[in-house]
Amino acid sequence: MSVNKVILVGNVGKDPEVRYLEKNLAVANFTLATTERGYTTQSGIQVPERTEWHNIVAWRGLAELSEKYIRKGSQLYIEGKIQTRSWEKDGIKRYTTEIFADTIQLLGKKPESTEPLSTVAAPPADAIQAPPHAEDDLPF
Amino acid sequence: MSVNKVILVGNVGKDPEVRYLEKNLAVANFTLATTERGYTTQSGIQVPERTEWHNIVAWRGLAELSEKYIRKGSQLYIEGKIQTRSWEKDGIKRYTTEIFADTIQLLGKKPESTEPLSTVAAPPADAIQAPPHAEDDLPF
Amino acid sequence: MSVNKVILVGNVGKDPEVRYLEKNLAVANFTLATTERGYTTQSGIQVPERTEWHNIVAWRGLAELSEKYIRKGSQLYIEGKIQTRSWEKDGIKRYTTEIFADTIQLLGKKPESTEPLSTVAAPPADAIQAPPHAEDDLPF
Amino acid sequence: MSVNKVILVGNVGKDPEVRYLEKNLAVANFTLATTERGYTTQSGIQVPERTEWHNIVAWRGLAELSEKYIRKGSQLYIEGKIQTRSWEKDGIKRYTTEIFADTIQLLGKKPESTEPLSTVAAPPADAIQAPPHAEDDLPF
DNA sequence: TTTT
DNA sequence: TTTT
Repeated sequence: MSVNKVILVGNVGKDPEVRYLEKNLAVANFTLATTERGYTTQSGIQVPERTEWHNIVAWRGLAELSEKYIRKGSQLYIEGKIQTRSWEKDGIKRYTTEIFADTIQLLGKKPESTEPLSTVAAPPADAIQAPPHAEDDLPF
Repeated sequence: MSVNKVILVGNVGKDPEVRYLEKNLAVANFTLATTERGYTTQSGIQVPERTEWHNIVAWRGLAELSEKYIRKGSQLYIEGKIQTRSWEKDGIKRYTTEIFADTIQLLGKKPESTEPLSTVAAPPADAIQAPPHAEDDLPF
Repeated sequence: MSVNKVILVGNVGKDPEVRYLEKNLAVANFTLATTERGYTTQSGIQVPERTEWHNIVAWRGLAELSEKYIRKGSQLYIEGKIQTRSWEKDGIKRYTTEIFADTIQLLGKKPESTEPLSTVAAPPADAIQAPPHAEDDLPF
Repeated sequence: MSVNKVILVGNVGKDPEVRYLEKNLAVANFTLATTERGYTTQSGIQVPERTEWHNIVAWRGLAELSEKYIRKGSQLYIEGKIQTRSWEKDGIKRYTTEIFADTIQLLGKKPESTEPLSTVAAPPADAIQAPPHAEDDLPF
């Protein structure tokens, strides 16, 4: 009885980092910028442009395709879900919010390859998600 | 050239906290839970249910309506955008990710009031967003 | 390089019609109403409430679950895609636009069954879509 | 208590037609193509690529900006709602489904103008919608 | 902290 | 034809 859906269109901050875990499970991390235009309110206040940086995580097929086709500056459409995880540093609990990608689409220019990336649908939930223990071991 | 959109359906964790800032500017904060069902992978691994808690922020008219109609347990449809802000504690920079609501819909049961909440569209961007300095002063 | 996505929250007009085609392929059809509230413009014009009726089509597992859990009046969240097909009557070509459901969620009241429907994710594209010839034969 | 939302990313079929009605109310019509890639099912059946053509309608500011910046081939992100209207021809009632745009974003190449189009948010509902009688008179 |  |  829940929906947790994110839709982003933005530009990649730098080339994805892709790691291969046990059993060749691929995971890619990169950031995506979305920018809201600035504007002036009716009362004359200037609200400046604002850029939001999203931490994107892509698994398996989407990670492999990120490695091949996504570069710094790429314009992407991403569908995914919000997930916040906690970690400790110096005994202090901290939180990081990430977007787990279900779908990634390269926008703008068409890719050059003969077999172009275009719609990359995630595998079914059962496949895209690492088993719990594997997730615990992720070297984030 | 950007899209930053979140769509959530979930349940409210506790009654909203509503504050009135300068000029009767209302802001509401509450949490919304979205729960993914657990499942068993093909290889027999049990993936447990997982609840994600989202920090929702609603301004002005949406804040006032939150105060009137939203309660712990309410099932809501929310559209909004992701926004991460930083703050310092003990000299350490920390980050909080929030969902700024643009639209809130009460689902399920019909509200009891005579004048029911149903579709609460946010005012235009120019109106819903606090001026930058006001935001800096928010007692989050 | 395309996105065709529909998100609806509304109420079912009447009980779904479910048919079983060859190989027990299930397909469900039902209508979903979304209602925009009326309002008065700044210049004093009354814009009345407006109801839009969407033709929903659900395949396979989603069709079977529609048969079990969806009834006239059910409040649903649906994700899907728009698809228009043409047909002929009296030598005149006509068009019908339908929403092919990828995800259906029952909102509001909890279902009564022991094994409740809640998130019904569609099978992967490869599975949910009838083969072309099968589609040609559908008795719509 | 309803949501009627469409999200499209696709390419414009031909230059928008823009008309100016009474009081300089602008309305633009154009088509947008979304294409699903073909694939082969597990049982070896080839499902061909499929293109869906959407009839887009944009009002007021969005219509004016369509006239200036949108051309045949433009890649767009559109948010809007589904609306079906009926009309008669030869005494036969027919139906047309259209997408009323709330947001249009030009994707890909950045626009050349100094003051670039990028996010074009629709005016509030009260403003974007033609009064009922005006709509009745639309020369569609 | 919700809900199923 | 639903729902508010």
